[in-house]
Amino acid sequence: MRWNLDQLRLFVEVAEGASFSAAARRLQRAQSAVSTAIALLEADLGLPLFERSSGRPPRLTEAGQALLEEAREVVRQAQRLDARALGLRQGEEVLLRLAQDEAMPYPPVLDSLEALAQAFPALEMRLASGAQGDVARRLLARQADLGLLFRHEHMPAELERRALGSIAMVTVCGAGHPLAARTVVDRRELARHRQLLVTPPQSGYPGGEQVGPQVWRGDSFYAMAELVLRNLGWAWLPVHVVQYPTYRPSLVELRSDWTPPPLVVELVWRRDEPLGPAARWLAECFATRLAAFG
Amino acid sequence: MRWNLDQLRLFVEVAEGASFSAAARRLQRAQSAVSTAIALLEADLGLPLFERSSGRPPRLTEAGQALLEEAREVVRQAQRLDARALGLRQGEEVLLRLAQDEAMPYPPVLDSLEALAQAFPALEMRLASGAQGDVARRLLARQADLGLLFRHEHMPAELERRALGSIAMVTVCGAGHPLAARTVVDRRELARHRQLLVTPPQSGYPGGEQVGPQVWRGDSFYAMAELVLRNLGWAWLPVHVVQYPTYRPSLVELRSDWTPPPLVVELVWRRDEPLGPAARWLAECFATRLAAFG
DNA sequence: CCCACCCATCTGCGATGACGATAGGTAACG
DNA sequence: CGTTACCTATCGTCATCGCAGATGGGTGGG
Repeated sequence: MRWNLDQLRLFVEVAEGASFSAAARRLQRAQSAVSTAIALLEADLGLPLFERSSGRPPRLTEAGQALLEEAREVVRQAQRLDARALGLRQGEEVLLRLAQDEAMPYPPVLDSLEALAQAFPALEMRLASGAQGDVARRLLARQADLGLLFRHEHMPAELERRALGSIAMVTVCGAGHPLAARTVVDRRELARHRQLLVTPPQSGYPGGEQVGPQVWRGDSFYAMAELVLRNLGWAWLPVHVVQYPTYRPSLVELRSDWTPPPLVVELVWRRDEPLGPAARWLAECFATRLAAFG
Repeated sequence: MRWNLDQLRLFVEVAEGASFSAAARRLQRAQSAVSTAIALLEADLGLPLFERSSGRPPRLTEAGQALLEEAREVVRQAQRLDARALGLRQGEEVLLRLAQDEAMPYPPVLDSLEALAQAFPALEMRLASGAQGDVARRLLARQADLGLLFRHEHMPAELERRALGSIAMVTVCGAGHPLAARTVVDRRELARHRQLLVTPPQSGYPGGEQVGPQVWRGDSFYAMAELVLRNLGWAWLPVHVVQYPTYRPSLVELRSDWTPPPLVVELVWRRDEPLGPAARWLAECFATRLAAFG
């Protein structure tokens, strides 16, 4: 195998134009160069690629036809390598590790990842879902490059963040709960029943505060939703959790005079590792889709 | 893109051995050549591929890791091209057009084609099934390269042939036919009932001769089998047709004192176009599988 | 401290491959 | 039937590229 990529490129060009001289003109070479290059390629491969009937445009032989496909593929692959190098040169990531809060709404995230796969086909992805504290922890431990979480107060200083959108909280109880009969409730009524509150170990996380004396606590919106389904109390939950097909028919939305502020979805990353093109692209995608979602 | 296939090969070699000098030794080059080649490749791509910490073996950078995969793929593709050229140089076909008698038993043919696809992945196949005369006609008209048919007397002289195996004929009738009650029949009894005979326009084809005065004729074993199912007569059919799952439960095999000679399966091709490697390989495959089938 | 080993760099040289010119051949046209 | 306008193959010349070998800096082991 003594032949060149250049020879393959010439081969493809000549085959497509059915002319040696035309290929030479297009590729800014002397006609003789094309002629000898093809001749050498044919010698190397041990096969005639073109039928030269003088005066008639050169025609591919049967072997030439078959090898043209192979040559095209080699050239294509070489261009791929170059394109990949260009991307990497511009800081494109090889691997993007995304950590997200497990309660993040799925549709916009999955849509964004699908689009990302199209825009950066060579990018390798690693996904991790975790409870609220996990996302920041993974970023700090350099186990993730990009995080998707709900804004809270205890954000470490090493992390940069950007708000993407917000998700409203609603007050819900189970269909069999005493409050289910009421359409409008005020804070005093809520205080009389058990509250199911999402509270990670540290306070300062979003999701609302304790209202009455009876409170069960948990670290997951989904776990709390399950408890609500069993009429163990009322809860404040993000609207997308309430509207999950699994929960929706059995949950009752209450109109109350007060609900916690909406959850703010934030993108988070290490201040000392600036985002590459893929991460920035993904951020934009998240932003627009979350906006459409909210 | 000024880099070379050679540079890529060096890159892969160096990465696999984690050593410039080792790669130089293996590829019979001077160490300096490897060093400069990699340096030039890095300059072309605009990226460092290796981390050279003096004394420690060179380690791939993250970009190097990613580009190594791309480079491997380019080299692999180039080798594919060369292998293909070698095959074509040895007369390997680009396209193989097989024409077969529609009554040919499927399992051995399909098994052989499956094996062919494995042995010659790049080969393009075109299949055609036809009645008995069609196979030879297609070969003569250069619409097929290889034929699979049952031996008969009117084989054109332009065609070469090779016997692959034989398939026994059996005497059958439908379950509701008067003969179905008999286990053994002789020629005189057969002559008293309608015979369903496979006879293409020209005589001299295999499948038996007319026995009694009442005969229906057709050009397909399958059409005749359908008539037998409807108790319209008895027939001589190849054993593999009789044993088709569709027919088997409703057909009755008769033991008779005489049946036509077995069908001889033959491979046929044009004398003026010698078979290529793929065709010869397929012929061997047919032969062994038909032998196992019979 | 010396030796073995590794990688980068420099220099000289040879093979490779480009160019331009030339030759030969076909098709269209007057 | 010559002329013209193409096309491709071949040849001679020459620059360039990239190899080999030598050199030097560096590291780790005996």
